[in-house]
Amino acid sequence: MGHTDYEQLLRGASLRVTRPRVAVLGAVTENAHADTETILGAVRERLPDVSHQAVYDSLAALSAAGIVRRIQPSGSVARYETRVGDNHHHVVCRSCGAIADVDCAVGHAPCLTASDDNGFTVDEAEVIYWGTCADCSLSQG
Amino acid sequence: MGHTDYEQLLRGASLRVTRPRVAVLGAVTENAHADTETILGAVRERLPDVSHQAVYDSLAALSAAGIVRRIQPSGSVARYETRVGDNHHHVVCRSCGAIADVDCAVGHAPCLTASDDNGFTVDEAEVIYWGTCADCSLSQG
DNA sequence: CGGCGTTTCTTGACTCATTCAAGAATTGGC
DNA sequence: GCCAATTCTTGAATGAGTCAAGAAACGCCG
Repeated sequence: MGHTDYEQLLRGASLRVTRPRVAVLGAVTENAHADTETILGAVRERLPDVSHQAVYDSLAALSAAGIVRRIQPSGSVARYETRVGDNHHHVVCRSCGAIADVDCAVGHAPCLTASDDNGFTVDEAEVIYWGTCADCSLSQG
Repeated sequence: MGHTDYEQLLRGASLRVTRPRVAVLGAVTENAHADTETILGAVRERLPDVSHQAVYDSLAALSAAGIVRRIQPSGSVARYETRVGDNHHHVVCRSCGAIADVDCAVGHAPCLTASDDNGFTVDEAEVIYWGTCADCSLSQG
């Protein structure tokens, strides 16, 4: 993806096209599941003087627009990804915090319907699989 | 549940029975989905001088032993519950943060098996349903 | 192209849940 | 009851994230 693609994504969401936002969008695309600090570092390779606040603001704007998804497993800081709208989920390593994508477990998004919604209007189901990644399994026996 | 029940729960998990732990276990039982500060408040009704650190330590010990479950939806502080081992999930209100229990969506824990585990050894699937609670739906039209 | 209102960015201070550390008290086995 | 190990108290520190005020950038409109 080039700059123009990111620009169009932003314009399509009625967001102003600013250099920090384009850079943040690029950084999230190239660093799936990265935390804010990693994204800040990646953004500063292109725009050395962006403030951390601009990155926080951009991530918030992009998340609100649905262009990026924010995930935050227990015990982790916020992480971001650009793969949105396909109902995929995540496996998280309890040991090192590594995250990988998994497609919906049982085919046709069955988890989207709660059996009893307690009066809530549910619009999304988020599934987090907890376990141990291959590396940690090896190093721990 | 009385003190002796909590004591037996603790002993059964090979945990020392201390007054803070018994009080924390009682507070979590009586305040499902409460955050740490609420639990601290509830504990201090019985033990006015417990330190916040004792509550943090107790919650960590109880969580590690599997007696309480820690949950932390994005954007929320840590919350705790004693309903464990029955594979239930949660609905979270995007507006006010309210949490309610939901039983597993499709009967026999289908969400527990990821379609592709990326080399991870998965031991638990956590489902969070996001939406709007009844109160917030009303007040927002 | 140039002005203008609005949005966004910079700078820097601040919040607050959670963790860390050192020493005192408690627990439970003997 | 005594002792070693664990847990609690006290108080400071950490760090992701937020708040606020003024400067800069965006993009609409003429």
